[in-house]
Amino acid sequence: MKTAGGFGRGPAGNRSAAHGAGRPCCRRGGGGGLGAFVEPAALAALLAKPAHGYDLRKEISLITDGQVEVDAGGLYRVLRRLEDEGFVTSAWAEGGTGPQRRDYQLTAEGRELAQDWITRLRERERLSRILADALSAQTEEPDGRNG
Amino acid sequence: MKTAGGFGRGPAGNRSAAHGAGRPCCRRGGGGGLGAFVEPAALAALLAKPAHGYDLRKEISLITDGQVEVDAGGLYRVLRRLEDEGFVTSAWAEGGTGPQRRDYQLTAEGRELAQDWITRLRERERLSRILADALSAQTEEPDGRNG
DNA sequence: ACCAACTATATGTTATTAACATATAGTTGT
DNA sequence: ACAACTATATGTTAATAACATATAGTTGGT
Repeated sequence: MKTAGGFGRGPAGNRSAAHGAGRPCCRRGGGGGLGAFVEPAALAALLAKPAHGYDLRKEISLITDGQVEVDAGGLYRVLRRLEDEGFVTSAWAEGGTGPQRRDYQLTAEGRELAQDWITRLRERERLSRILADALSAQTEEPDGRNG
Repeated sequence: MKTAGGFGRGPAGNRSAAHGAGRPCCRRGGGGGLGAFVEPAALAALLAKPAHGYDLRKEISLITDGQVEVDAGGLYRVLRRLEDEGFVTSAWAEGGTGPQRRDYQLTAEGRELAQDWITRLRERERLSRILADALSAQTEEPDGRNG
């Protein structure tokens, strides 16, 4: 997910060493940061309309007003896994021009999984608020000004 | 984090195979689920008051009204890493009875990191809401009933 | 005196997930 | 002819939680 602003770690600097290429190193993310997003985003896009992978990525950006951008590689990986698990079906599209497309759509189980994700996301929202509030409460200054 | 309710995956069942022990297998979580929680929770507890590890775990439960329970092993690991990175200092406590205690407290940089986490958690809260709303919008039934 | 429960710290391991990187290949527009 | 877009896909690194297990010192109940 490409959200605004990084989350560098100081003061000891980023823990990952620079790559051998000698350029400023990038850093792998891991879902631990903001939590899993690609799967629910994919489900939301598929609920809107069945589509091929590349289009789904654009649909995700559309239905979240540009707030969520998913990694193409990760999206295809998630779609494959969802199909393996029975939440999605896909087939190569006939005709058309350009590179071969694979059309995806949700199964009934996929719609149920989407419901599960609503619950999970509301829970994540709630716990994020609880923790942010706990942190904020401890950093209030005596005169009420916040840091 | 031990939150209410699991998040099993169907219909193909859990992907992890049962352990060789032949008992119902547990499953490792990974931060991808709800996102990182142990570090901000530890920082919130330390902002409330410097304390030893075991007490911090209880403080976390206290300041989140029992909503957040962190794994003890993970908490000690995070405390050590935060110390390695300069956000926390610790020292063995003198005197007292029972097992040896290690007292932790935040550094100035640790307080800054706590500020960073407020920002990050608000962002997570916001994005969780956006995604949950996107999913909910697609599952509304024509007569307005929600699934 | 014995033992369960609590206190207290710590490492090993498995699993989930995102991000960065790179690859191949077919159109389209300049 | 070539850059940019379209479209799919795998390799790899890194972040993080959860489960498991270990060691060791009190305390309280029987």
